[in-house]
Amino acid sequence: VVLSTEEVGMAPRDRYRAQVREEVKQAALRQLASGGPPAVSVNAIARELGVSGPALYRYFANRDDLLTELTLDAYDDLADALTGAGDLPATARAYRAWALAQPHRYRLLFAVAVPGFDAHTERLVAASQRSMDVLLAVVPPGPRPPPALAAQLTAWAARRGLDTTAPAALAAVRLWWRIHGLVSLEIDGNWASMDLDPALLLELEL
Amino acid sequence: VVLSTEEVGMAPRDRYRAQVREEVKQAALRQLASGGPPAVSVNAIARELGVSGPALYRYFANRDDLLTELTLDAYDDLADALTGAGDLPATARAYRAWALAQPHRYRLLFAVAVPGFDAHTERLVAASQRSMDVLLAVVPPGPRPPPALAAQLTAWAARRGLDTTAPAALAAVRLWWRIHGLVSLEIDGNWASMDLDPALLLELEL
DNA sequence: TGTACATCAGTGAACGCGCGTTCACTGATGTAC
DNA sequence: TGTACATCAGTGAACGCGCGTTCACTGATGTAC
Repeated sequence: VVLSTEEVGMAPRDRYRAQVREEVKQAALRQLASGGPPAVSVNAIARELGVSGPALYRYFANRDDLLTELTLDAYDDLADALTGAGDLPATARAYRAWALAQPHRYRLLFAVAVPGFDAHTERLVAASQRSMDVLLAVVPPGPRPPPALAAQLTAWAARRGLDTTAPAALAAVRLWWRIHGLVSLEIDGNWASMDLDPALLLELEL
Repeated sequence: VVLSTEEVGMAPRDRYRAQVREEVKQAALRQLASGGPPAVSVNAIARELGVSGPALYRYFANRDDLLTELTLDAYDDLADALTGAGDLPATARAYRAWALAQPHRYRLLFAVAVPGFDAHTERLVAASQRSMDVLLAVVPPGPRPPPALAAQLTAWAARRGLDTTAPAALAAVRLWWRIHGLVSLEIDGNWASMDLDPALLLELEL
């Protein structure tokens, strides 16, 4: 049995809980991959784990709570994938690679496919920050934005405790939406149906 | 009673069919707007129209068929909204305006939220062409792409019977993904949670 | 070390609900002579 | 213009299925003395 670092200091019962929670999440991710968010079903997960449906309510308050956890994990994982890529092109490629490797998780972060699920609670917005920080770190400042926008950008940076200039913040944000445009269209098969190679398009954008 | 131009020459029964189909689609769109594609339900639509569920099978082969119709209509409607905007900035603004006014339809076109629904059948890909044509018409050619990409771009244009240069095709495609990135993030509330004004971002991109 | 007790994981039954789709059928609308 | 017939819209019952969540309960695991 291999214990993760967090598990070492835990009482046996807490350790068990952590492991079961992990297994539930893994099963949920498999379902997410196979049929999108609507396919993530408490009962189906329980079935997959060989357990009765209500048992899962010991580990997650309800279905939304589980989806929230999956989202938080995905933000963390994306930030990990971006961290340490090095320069801007490598970071951009890492972003695309992460999204392509797990499109269902990417969609969970950046597309509302779950009606009634608020993807922008304080907790979730905070979790998304880390990835933005990586972009900010690798991007060279661009042109100076007009005053109205500059004010919003610096306010945004200040709120997060970063002292970034408006041109740098703008460059990061712009890089983000450009890559997102490219990647999200790729994930949904739009380049494939046009027979264009998205990798070439990305290199061109960089 | 006001008849649409297509309805004038129709036999009464055909006319009735066309009208009911239209009412079904309208109800479906309302549900799409309220809860996304999963909320579009044959039974719920029938209920809304004051009719029994199976009745709708006279008008649509099944649920997927109905969703396909909604998608085709949306492509048409988007192309209409772009046509005649004039220059590039106006077209870009029209694109954003359309997406903001009916985000549920925009998502239907550019995000796979429906598991098991193939958004890239020949019919649907063909329907998406018109919007692309408008972009091609208003965009000035950009830099010349590398040979591999240029070949794909000209092949793509040729397949659609357009004689466009690779630089022009690239410029159109790039414009598309940049606006899509901006707009799709806006629709899903990402700029709002950062307190940035997407209208300013778009003007800056143009 | 042994015993009494508290905590907690998991069960099975139940609630109330919704879904897409088929089928045999009724009744109205249109068509042909 | 009237009659016989074909077409088609819509019904209601049924099939088989799934869902999230609650509740009272059993049995095992851990804790305190």
